[in-house]
Amino acid sequence: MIAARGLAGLKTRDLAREIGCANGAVYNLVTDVDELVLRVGSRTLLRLDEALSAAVSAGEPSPREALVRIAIAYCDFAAENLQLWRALFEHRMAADKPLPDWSVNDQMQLFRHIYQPLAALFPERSPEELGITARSLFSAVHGMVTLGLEQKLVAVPLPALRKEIATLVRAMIDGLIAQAA
Amino acid sequence: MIAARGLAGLKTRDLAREIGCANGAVYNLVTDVDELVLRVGSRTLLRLDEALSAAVSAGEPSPREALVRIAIAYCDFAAENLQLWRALFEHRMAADKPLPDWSVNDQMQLFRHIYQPLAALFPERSPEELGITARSLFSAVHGMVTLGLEQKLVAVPLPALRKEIATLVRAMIDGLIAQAA
DNA sequence: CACAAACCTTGAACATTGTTCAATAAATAT
DNA sequence: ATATTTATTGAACAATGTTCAAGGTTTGTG
Repeated sequence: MIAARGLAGLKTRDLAREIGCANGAVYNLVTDVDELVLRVGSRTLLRLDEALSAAVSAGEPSPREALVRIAIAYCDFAAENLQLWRALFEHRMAADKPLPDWSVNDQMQLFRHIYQPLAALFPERSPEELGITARSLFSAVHGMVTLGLEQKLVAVPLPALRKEIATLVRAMIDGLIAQAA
Repeated sequence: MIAARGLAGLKTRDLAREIGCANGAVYNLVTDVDELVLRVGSRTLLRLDEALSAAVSAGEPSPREALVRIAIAYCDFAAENLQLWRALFEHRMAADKPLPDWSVNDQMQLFRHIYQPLAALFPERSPEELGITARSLFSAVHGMVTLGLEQKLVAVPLPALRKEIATLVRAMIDGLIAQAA
């Protein structure tokens, strides 16, 4: 239902009707809609993880091109799973209810893909530094995808967005290498 | 109320109590909560615009350093106006209700700040190309700020975030210049 | 099989919220 | 002073997440 109608289109009554039970029965499967959304998010993250892995599995891309491929794969995944991907970031827990551990853990796994090529490019950096750089790179690409797929402003055609992402990822890497030298 | 309790903490009844009227009277000032949020967003964008202008007004920074200053100013503004800034991006209209023109117009103004230094750095690029690059740069920085200020994952200390942003903005610019050469 | 304990399902009920609207009051024009 | 327009009120409505007592179903045990 999130995939079809977006996070805001997920209603417990509709959901109950669709799976054929009373609305109250939903709460036997899940304590909350919060939990429901996080469980869906968990699956989405798993599929995203696979998509990113697949992106670098063909051929032997250089670290630089591996990072470009990962970024493009992230963009493509978001475009192809727009509502599910958005749900990952749109969803907010109530301020007093923290994220469960398993959900936090899910999210951490993503940086792994970026970390490896980065480590190859910057062998002199410490794991902490690499972690920070990985998060920065991810965040930058995430921002481009987020605003690029947003219909709110101008609709960017997907091929143009992919090209822009590739350009900027290469620029970031080249710039970081130049700074390190 | 958005500033104090976040977008999700804005309730028409609380608002009516606070301004001293019946809950129905809110709809004499505004047709919707949507409109209310957009009007607040308009003010926020105006203040953000001022903050970005102020960032480059002191001294005569090079285009490269102007872009760094703008990015840092964006980060600082978001940190200091966290809830109001988040409301700009968290808010979604219903799918069938498009944004009013004045609101769309508001958002376009932001790229102006980035456009000027970029034009100085890349005089051979067309206005369209510059517009695209400006949006890419903005999106990348926006992503870093968004995920950096999110408490969801690891809390990043603000000084570290500022430093990371400066590093990556310089890297992006240097990388883009190297590509152009 | 008989019985009990655990579990599941149901649908009504509740609380919260955005929104509308008929009634009423206030302001303004004539 | 009176009529007309405008603003305000607070009750009512609809949508929605959540709870819960009542009743049904499954499962374990002698």
